[in-house]
Amino acid sequence: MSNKNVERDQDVSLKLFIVLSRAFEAIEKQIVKNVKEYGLNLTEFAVLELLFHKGDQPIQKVGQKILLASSSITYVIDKLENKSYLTRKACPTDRRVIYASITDEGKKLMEDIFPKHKEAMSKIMGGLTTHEKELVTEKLKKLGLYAQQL
Amino acid sequence: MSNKNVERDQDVSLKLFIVLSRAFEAIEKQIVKNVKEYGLNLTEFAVLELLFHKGDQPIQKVGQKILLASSSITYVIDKLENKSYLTRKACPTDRRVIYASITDEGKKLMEDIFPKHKEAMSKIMGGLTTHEKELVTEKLKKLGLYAQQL
DNA sequence: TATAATTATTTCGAATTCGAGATATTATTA
DNA sequence: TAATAATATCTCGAATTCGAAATAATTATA
Repeated sequence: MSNKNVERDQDVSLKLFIVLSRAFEAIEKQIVKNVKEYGLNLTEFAVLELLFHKGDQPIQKVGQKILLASSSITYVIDKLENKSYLTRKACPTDRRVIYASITDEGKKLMEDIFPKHKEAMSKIMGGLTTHEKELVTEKLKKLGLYAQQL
Repeated sequence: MSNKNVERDQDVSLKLFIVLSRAFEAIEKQIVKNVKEYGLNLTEFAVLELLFHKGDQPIQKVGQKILLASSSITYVIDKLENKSYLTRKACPTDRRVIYASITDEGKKLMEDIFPKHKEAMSKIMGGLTTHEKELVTEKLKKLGLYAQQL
């Protein structure tokens, strides 16, 4: 790449990061507002959604999928347990492992929230057409995977 | 839109949010790692960068541009002041206002960091071509502005 | 098999952010 | 002009996240 093109790519990259941050924060803020009405924060919602759709998970798996440090998961799981939306279940084959399991109450909540969440998501992302979203998703996947591998 | 298309757009939107989050977090993590080597976190870096490139700013303006609550800015400005990278300067015309002003030491730091930051940014975003970045930037801008307006 | 290394979860303290409210100042309006 | 509203900054306490280290259990190795 020529010097000029290197510089241009740097400027474009800086700008992309700003715009990416802003877009993410704007969307996140809307979603936070929505789930807050159900007394949940985004992390709690993500954990419940995972258990709701994927079934019981070892606590550590939850952390991996939600992208949270192990100490933070303990905290979130505690909170959801206090709210009676999940229970801890011992693993019969490996006594180190504890499963997080969504309760009936938790399921009921998600059956209520999730469809609304999907609708809200569509509205929040109304700035792009379905096709544009697919295009951006594909590019962002490349971008994210590359950055992750560094 | 048909029912089928509504559902498809919802699914695409959900997926886009996941991918957007992951990309943002992966990139952010790399940048955090870089600026950490200079003893800064991302917020502190953002504040210094703003003052470095745009000159003195009222504290409240800093918060607006960095997207931070007023109570949080006070905290960050305090930290940067303790590190001698900026000083507070009273506004002569409005005694409510306090300017944040980067020090010579702060400028020296940014003259060192910023070019490296630009290079790093290009590398971190190496998963896309310059042209793809521009395309994604344009779409994300639409996406973010729309979400912000809700 | 005993020892060492790995894995899962938790505890603890620190860092960062927020929202609500306090204070001081300036701008508006009745 | 006096009272009211708006603006800028800061203080405080709470929530969330992290990293390091503790504990317990399992797996690998010598």
